Amino acid sequence: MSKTPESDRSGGELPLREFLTYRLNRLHGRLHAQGTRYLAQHADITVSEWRAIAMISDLGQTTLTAISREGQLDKGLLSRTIKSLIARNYVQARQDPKDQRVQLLKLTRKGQSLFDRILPRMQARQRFLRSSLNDKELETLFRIFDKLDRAAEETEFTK
Amino acid sequence: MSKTPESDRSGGELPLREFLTYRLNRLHGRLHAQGTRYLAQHADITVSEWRAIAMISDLGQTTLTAISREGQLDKGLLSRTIKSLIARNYVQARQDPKDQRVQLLKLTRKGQSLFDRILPRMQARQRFLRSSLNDKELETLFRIFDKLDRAAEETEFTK
DNA sequence: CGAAACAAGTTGACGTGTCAAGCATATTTG
DNA sequence: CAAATATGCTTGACACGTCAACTTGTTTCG
Repeated sequence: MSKTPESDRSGGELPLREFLTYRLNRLHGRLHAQGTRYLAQHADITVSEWRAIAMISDLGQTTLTAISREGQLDKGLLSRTIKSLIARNYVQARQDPKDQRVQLLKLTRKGQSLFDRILPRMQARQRFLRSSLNDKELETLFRIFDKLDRAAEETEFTK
Repeated sequence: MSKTPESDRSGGELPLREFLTYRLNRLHGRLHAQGTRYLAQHADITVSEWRAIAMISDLGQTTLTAISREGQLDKGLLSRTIKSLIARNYVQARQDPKDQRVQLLKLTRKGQSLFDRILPRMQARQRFLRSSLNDKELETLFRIFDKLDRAAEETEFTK
């Protein structure tokens, strides 16, 4: 059993292996698992908690809906994630006096300090990942992300 | 130096957005959601069921462990997935007489016919996704997959 | 004003995925 | 040959993720 995707056969060897989505899936899985381990070891948070913290740190005082919009994160997941962050005192919430539906969110001192401590490590990880690619590949990769993001939104193939 | 595009354009940009993993995550999410809808509409199966069916079709009579190895799919997930496929008569299992631990798996006629019907559609979807990229980008993308797959296995950042 | 439309968050159902522990059955080896 | 070890598969625990229904509060507008 060859492991190379170029095991070309006119009839078609494992079609799955040549699928973009399959490779993407696999890579995503590995990187996500790596990130999960990394965060679990350096801080007691999950990947989605890290993302929420990073967004709140960036946005300053904000709301769940704003985080969802800016970070393209699901509101349902975010709701549960933030509830957990509030319970552990990383995030503080107070009602918006102008709109009773809205919770104004910001990092607590503890949350900010966690962010400050973890951000450099996460940036180092990003540099590590980027360092396996050359400049041209990196540039191409982000262009590909944009193009595929657009293709992923096409509805043509979902109806 | 110049290879790390920390181009703080417009100042105070969300660090998250420039993260490879963040973009990868988002793209994966969109494509996965698209695939899920697509399969739900054209067949009554999930993405991981589709992958299992494709692997079995390709390998012919096979075993869970072989599918896991060849397709780099988790054995736990696969075990549940295949159980469901057996229950719905897409896959047939029988004990290996030589080794009582082993289940020999193959597609039923129903499973094969589902695969034959769905494969061209999935290939069309792949062509659609690929068509948004040019040849050079496609080639670069697969090279990037290989490189990042390797980087994702580095343990340096998990300890 | 008040009904309808809309917006913020929450919740439930489901599927995907990783990891590790557990069983039962081989296989190896002291 | 019995004990240790390895293998095939299953199961449980947990996290991540999407989607849609729902609750509550706000806005729009006839």
